[in-house]
Amino acid sequence: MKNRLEQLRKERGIKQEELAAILEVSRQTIGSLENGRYNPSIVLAFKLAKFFNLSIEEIFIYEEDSDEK
Amino acid sequence: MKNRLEQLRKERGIKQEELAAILEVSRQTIGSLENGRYNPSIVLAFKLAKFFNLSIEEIFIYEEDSDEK
DNA sequence: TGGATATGGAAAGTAAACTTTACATAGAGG
DNA sequence: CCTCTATGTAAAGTTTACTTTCCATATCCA
Repeated sequence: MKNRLEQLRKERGIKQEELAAILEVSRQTIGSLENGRYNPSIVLAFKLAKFFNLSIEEIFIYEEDSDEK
Repeated sequence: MKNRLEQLRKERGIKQEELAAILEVSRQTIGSLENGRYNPSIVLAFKLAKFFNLSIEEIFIYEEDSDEK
């Protein structure tokens, strides 16, 4: 699962810490998502989509059979 | 978070067990999602969306401030 | 009445998302 | 050079998604 979070966040000109505060998660969670250490929960994916005014599919790119859960 | 899984599955005329096999999860996972016991991972949400040929947003309804994670 | 099928759901365990704390590094500007 | 800010990342702990096993119930049909 890839995502465009770092790019989108930088386009908005905000820090990881600010985005984290808005979404009510930790800065480390944002950093971990941007760097692909894990996938977001579906609830966090919805929050991110709402914040960036995009669909989940426009932010997260699901790659078939990159056999992750 | 609400979803239309039971309705969509029944429209397709398949059993929980069959859907589970296709998505490579357990029958209990499908049952638990249909009955709202927990939310899917984003990967499973993508698999379901692909199977039903819908967007995640068309299957799962995110309700703001129903303070779940 | 009986067995077979489909679903609900609980219990206990594993895996993955997320938190808090902590430290390290790189760049900007004094 | 020093310090401040933004980010990377790791370790340990909690919560939640998911598994396997098990039992209960309802319906269907021979």
